[in-house]
Amino acid sequence: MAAESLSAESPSSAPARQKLLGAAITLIRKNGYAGTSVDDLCKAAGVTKGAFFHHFASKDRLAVAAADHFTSVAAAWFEQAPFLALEDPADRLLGYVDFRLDRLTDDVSTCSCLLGALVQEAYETSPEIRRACFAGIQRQAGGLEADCAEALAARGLSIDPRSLALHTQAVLQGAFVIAKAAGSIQPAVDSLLHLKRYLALLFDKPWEETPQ
Amino acid sequence: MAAESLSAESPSSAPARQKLLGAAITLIRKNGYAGTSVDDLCKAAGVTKGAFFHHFASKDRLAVAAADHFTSVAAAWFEQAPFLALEDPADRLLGYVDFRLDRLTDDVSTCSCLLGALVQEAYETSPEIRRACFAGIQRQAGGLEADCAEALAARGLSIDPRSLALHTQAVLQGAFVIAKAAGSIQPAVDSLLHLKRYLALLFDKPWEETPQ
DNA sequence: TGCCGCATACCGACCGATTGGTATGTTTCA
DNA sequence: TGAAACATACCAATCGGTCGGTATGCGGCA
Repeated sequence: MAAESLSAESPSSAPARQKLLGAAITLIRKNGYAGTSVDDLCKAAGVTKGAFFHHFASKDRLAVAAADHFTSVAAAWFEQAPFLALEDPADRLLGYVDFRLDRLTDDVSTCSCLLGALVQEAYETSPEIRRACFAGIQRQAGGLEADCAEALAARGLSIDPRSLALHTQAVLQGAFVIAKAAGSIQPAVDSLLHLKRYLALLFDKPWEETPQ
Repeated sequence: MAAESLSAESPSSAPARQKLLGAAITLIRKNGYAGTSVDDLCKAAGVTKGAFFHHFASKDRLAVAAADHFTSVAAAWFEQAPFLALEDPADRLLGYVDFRLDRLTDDVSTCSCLLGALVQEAYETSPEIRRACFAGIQRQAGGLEADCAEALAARGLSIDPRSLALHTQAVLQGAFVIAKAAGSIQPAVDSLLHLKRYLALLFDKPWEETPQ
């Protein structure tokens, strides 16, 4: 079930379509969904309005396709992460947080997740967008669920592994919000370190207090 | 420094003004900032456009005033919470999470923080809104900072109390995002329980595994 | 080989609706 | 009686979306 096939749009991978998806990810993360007009997207993608509505029936459909695209790109990028090679499932979870920590850019305006930004705005108006965003978040969490289950079971903890996996995504999303509010990524970094410390405490892993 | 005086708007507390602030909090939480038009706000408040622009120079200024209003209302509501009477600062922190847990409604569309929803949309376009939102979040976190400092010091932990206080807000914000994405408050409840467990582990507090 | 038929890809002027905001009143009350 | 508190009509700009048209490429057929 490839993400591409989830889209109800034209199956082609015409250049204009790809450019629009890329532009959508960039602009919506930066300016929000309502704050990004179709004209803005076209200009950023170097494409005309005709091309836009040739490939996407509406702005909402573009959003759904962008969410799907984002999801599959993120999944592919995640699947080849080095920490997956670690033996202990708890180490893999800690490695995941480090992995996300590494990818936090200094640019606060880019410091957000497309899915989180989209869903907050589109929740009321478009159930399809909401579904696509949640699917993406769940897929990211799904990649951690098995490790959570294994690590929890090994320590006899009766915590729902799915909720723990989803919690990591919640902290990530919250960190992005706080970073935008603060105008700095530092609080986001700190929050991920708290998340890491939580996992370390939960799984009896040593915690070296590395400042910053 | 009352929140009211922070606003650069008319100092009056005319009924129309209060109604608009209330409507803004409700509608923006539900539909987002861009998704809430001035006409929508006027209709919800039972007020005309003339009244709107009599009290607020622009839609952005209304947003700033609404953020300030929300902040002071939340602060007042927080200051008389029962958990503040607890002796142990760590218990007060756990009590705060329970307090927030209690206030999670079943209505997902209302399940969000005005400040978090606003700042994501207005970050690029309005620095004033961003500042007002961060001020509110910081004020909420500020109410926990002393307890964090005390509880951490009592256990010899060299963790920045401010970052821990802000982390609680990050988890809250993230929980709201995930709840909206999932279309259910359950993940938000779960995330707050994870936060509570983190604090319990950190402060060596007993943790009773209460399902749901 | 050359032409036809047709689908895909794309263009850009244009449309009605809605937006935030204004200008000019009228009412209310100290 | 004068200022604050509203109301109403209106505006320019922008929004998502439409529509008639063009360019290009490919399979089939004489």
